[in-house]
Amino acid sequence: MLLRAAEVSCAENGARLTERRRQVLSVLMQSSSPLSAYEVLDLCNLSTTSAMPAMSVYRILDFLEQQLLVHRLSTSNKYVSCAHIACDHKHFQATHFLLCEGCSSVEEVDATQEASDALEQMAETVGFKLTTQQFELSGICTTCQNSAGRGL
Amino acid sequence: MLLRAAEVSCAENGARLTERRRQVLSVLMQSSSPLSAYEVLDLCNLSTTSAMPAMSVYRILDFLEQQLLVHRLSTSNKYVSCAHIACDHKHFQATHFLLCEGCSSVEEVDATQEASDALEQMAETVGFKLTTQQFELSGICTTCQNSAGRGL
DNA sequence: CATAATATGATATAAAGTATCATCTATGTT
DNA sequence: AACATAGATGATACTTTATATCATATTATG
Repeated sequence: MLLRAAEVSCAENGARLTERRRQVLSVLMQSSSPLSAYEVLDLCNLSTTSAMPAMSVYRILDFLEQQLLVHRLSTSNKYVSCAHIACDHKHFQATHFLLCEGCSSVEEVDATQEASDALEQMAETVGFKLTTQQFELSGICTTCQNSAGRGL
Repeated sequence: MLLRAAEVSCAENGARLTERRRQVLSVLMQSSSPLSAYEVLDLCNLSTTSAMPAMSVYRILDFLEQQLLVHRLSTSNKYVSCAHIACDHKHFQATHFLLCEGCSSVEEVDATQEASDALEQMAETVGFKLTTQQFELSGICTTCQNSAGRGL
């Protein structure tokens, strides 16, 4: 189970995946599209008796982000669960996100060497040294391309 | 003068660069770093007797963005004036922004063909068709690289 | 000048995010 | 088991960011 893998992953960093954190992560994993902090909050509070304060959600999202279990999309201020919780994928290089304009789904992909090089090169022409890269690219996913073609 | 060029540019689109719009644009052009909407508001209201409401600033920023006189940085929710108001530069391809972590300055650059191709290629491997690209890349600008080296 | 279209003012409110301090809980120590 | 301590959460208040809505003013055009 994914949550179990996340727990192990936390433990390796000397961190704990508490009940609340599990709850937040679970909500994000069940969503097919990115959620705002307050959307996460509302979903959490549906399934619980004791309401969680907004502050906690932000804290927990920060935590999960540090643990690389969750990624924050800075263009929309929303959050998605990492696509690689289960597998032993490492975030070596930059991670990019492909945002579908049709269905709001997100695809997480590793940066290719070519893309990283090209961008670094681009920055270098004006003397800039890049420190981080994470892009959010808008487009249309396969599914939506197909359904659009058939008038759906 | 830059404002004059902006005025012409608006006129070409059948739009008007009114006094208020000029004021907002002027504030942004004078700033060495991106400003939030409310920062723009405060600066505008320093130099005027009649206070402008927040709503107007947002409306005007939207307008200026449509006219490509101003760009919005989605990672920080801030605004910068376009680097190409004076020249007859066209925004053919994607525009990227290099954000200096040292001095908060912003460098606006055109996407290189290599970078665009590499990213498009990357998206294509998972069946994604890109529609737009605009990146905000963090790094260190030339000036800050030099001053850091000398312990400043 | 009348009038329609644009632009701005004014007010209220929603949504997003942070600061701060109190309380609770897991964990290790004696 | 009792205790101390660090880490996590609760509670409250507040700041920042953004939008909705309706009234008023300004400009272009017949």
